[in-house]
Amino acid sequence: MTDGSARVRIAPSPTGDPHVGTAYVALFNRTLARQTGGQFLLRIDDTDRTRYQASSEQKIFDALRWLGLDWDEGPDLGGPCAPYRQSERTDIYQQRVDILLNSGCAYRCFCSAETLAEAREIQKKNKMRLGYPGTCRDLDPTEARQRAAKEEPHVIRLRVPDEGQTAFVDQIRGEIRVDNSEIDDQVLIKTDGFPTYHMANVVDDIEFGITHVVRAEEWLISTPKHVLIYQALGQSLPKFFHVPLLRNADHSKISKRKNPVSLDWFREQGYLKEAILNFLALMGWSPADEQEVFDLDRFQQEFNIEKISTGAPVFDLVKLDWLNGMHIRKMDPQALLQRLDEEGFLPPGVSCQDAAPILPLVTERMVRLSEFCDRTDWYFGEPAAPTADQLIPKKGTHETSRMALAGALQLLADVTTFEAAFIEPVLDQILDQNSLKKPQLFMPLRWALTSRQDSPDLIEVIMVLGKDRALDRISRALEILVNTP
RNA sequence: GGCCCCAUCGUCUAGUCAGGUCUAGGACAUCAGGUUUUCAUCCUGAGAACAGGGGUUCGAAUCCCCUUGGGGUCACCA
Repeated sequence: MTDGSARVRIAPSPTGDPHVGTAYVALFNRTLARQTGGQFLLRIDDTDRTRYQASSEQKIFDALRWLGLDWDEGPDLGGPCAPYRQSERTDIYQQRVDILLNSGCAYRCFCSAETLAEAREIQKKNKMRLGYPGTCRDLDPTEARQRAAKEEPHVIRLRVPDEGQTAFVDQIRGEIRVDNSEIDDQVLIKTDGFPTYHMANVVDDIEFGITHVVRAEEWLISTPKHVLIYQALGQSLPKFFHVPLLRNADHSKISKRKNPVSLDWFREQGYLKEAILNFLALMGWSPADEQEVFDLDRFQQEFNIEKISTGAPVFDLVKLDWLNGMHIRKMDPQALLQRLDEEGFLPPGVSCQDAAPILPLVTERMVRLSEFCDRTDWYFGEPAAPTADQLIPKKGTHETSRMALAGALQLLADVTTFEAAFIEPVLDQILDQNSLKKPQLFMPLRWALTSRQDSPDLIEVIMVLGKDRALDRISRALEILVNTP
């Protein structure tokens, strides 16, 4: 499928929180590089100075590293093609655009943004084709150069042929062919001297020796523009792969209005990086053996980028929740403990060692790591006392609960070894002596010990709490019950 | 609106390229059971889809055309 090693890249813009779409595309790019023994580069696309956010870059680095999607060359690592920040490469773009200017493939345009906006309004009103009217297309190059020399504000545009077609092969979708008349004379260099995405992207991909361009489908239709730039620069084309765009539930392009899209959010919610990667991998791809829970290694072994589906996947968190639970349960307890600690989900002041005894009781109940504190608050702290109502189960009465708690208090006091083998018979004995049904004993006890309805296995709760704490809570509950008629 | 892309259960998908093995498979979710002291885990089962219409063919989810629907894009944003 892919001859030789793939040199690939992602080029996120530092304009906000690290986006889940960036991780999605990074996953495929990096995997392709790893599969072929190539390199995965990170380039920062910071040519839009108006939307630039200084803090964003580091957040992108952190989020991708957190996911394990590390890169081989980038702004922070350096590399043979440095610099990797587009704002630091303006002279390189200028050199290339000079070539285009000299060959006549590009020209200077002095129209102001306002003028063009007005023109567009008129086009809209008259239902004409929207686009650059070509005002400066045939300006005398010498005159244009002189005006530019006098620092008259201008942009540089690509001269797109009026006729003919531009075609390229998308490795996922096949040949894409567009009439040149549909393609506007693209701005290559903006008035502020910074390149547009189209220009910077193509020049950098050439300079970096990118062999496979793997990016989201939203770029599919602008690829002919890029092809035209490659051609004008006399360069051969990389292979293009346009992967499907993640969607909101209403099938529109994923957006933060309708979906959580910040990788930071997923991290704060207690999603495992393994689950996120697994989930993202499942968007457009599925393993041959239908075993949907897998790790990055197995994904790398089996993934074939050409097999990505062409449909548009809806980003549905419900399945991610399931995957997260599966990955939590798959983890080694020690590793899970450490992860809980690293991600800041242990209660304040609680160490891995402190949490070790309680962890096995809650792993099968956790969907997100963030639930750990809530599910174990009865163990690490003193929970609010249960009410009498809570101590009386549906199938019980005030009297059955009283007998249950009193029995437990009395018989458990005699148990010297707090282990399952000793506790279980005691519970049976309480049942027998008072002719209680199981729920009539277990539910009051559960509320007494944990102050919640959905606790782990009761015997394990009793063991982990220890004799003193268990008896204290039972007697506290009994008191509440007795004092409430 | 022009252009481009896409179209299998509610959702993610297998099957489409090389038409028959598809009375369309799996997973999530839902529902119903089972295990069970609650919750959860786990197990079993059920319902649930080839957008529509024309072709081509002995035979179409698979190939072709049209329609419909959805999306993307038409910026000195990426």
